[in-house]
Amino acid sequence: MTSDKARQIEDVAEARIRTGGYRAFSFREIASEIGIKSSSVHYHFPTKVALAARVASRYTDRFMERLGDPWQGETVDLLGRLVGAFRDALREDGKMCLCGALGVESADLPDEVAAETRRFFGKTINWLETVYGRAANGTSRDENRAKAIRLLALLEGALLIALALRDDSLYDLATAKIPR
Amino acid sequence: MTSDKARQIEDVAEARIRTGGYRAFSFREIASEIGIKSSSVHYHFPTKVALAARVASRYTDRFMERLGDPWQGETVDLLGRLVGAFRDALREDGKMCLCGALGVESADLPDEVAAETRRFFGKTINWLETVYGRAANGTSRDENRAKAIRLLALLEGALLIALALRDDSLYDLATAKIPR
DNA sequence: CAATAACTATCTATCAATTGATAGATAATG
DNA sequence: CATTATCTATCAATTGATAGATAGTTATTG
Repeated sequence: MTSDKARQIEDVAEARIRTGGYRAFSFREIASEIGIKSSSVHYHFPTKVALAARVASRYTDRFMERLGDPWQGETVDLLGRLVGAFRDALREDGKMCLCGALGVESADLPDEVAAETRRFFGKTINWLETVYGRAANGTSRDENRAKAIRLLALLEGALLIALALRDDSLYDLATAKIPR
Repeated sequence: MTSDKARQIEDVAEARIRTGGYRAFSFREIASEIGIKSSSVHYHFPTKVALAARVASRYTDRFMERLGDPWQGETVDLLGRLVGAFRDALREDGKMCLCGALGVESADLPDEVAAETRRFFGKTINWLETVYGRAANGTSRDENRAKAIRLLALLEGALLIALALRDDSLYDLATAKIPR
């Protein structure tokens, strides 16, 4: 199992990336925050790329676990879970979605990190497509995909704007009417 | 008037920020790209903060100029201008909206740069509120504001996702049906 | 059981590269 | 001569990364 220190390192790295992106965390900063030396961080994660990729992978796994099975439950509740996940990112953490933060600098990221970022968006869009597909009232597969991307875009964008303008209420304003 | 070199410096800085955020540009990198020394960049812009703030300010001004007068023309055309501005950011530049890129790291930015980022979102939302307000069919001011934030969020998010997944068509898919 | 080998987790010390910034010289322009 | 725009040279700080030492723990083996 993952050691406690490794988990602490991941936690600090995740918080920093969500606040300032990939370039915003350093081994020394993480180390000092948890009371060890930077070389000890390298012991747990050999490179910066490896640490960031691991953080992104963990984030995606936890996110999908929180969303749960898209085949179980009411559409409105399923969509509510996604909206709630982003709301909590804002209201509880005051931070961006990790993969949103990484996504904007996608072209500048090491391949391995960019690939993990794509995995997040791919899985989340698939999940949403399934949800919309179940409630299919004659909507085409393309239209379900469009709806999925539209909702995810709305949520990432609403989070971004609420953080930039430092006004949490903007997120609720933007997501009060969830498109079905 | 702004000298030619100053404009070149701003251009390179803008491109770098739009690709990788505030931390992604350096005086030396900009200098070498336009064939001067980093100290000469400091001659035109004393600090990194000053350069980034100037780039953001210029970006907002150009953006608002492109959107034009929200009191002139048809709603569909006005909204189309905004959608088109973001589409061009993606298809012509292959880059994020500058203030979207800065917005995600807002909490990590120097005050002056964060303030300029807020100015972008404030002005763009105001512009959209005016557009929606004109076509008011009994919609409240709050509802117009919500619609404004929703559209801007959708566009920033769609741009982000298209860049992260490296698939430009996702932007068109998300914006094919512009909410009115 | 006792000796030892191996593994885990940390440390100190150091490196080369990059960064933002400054001082001061130089040259061209008007 | 003053202004503008560049240069060289340099600084202190930060960065990702590595080498090698040191304990503490666990496993193996004679």
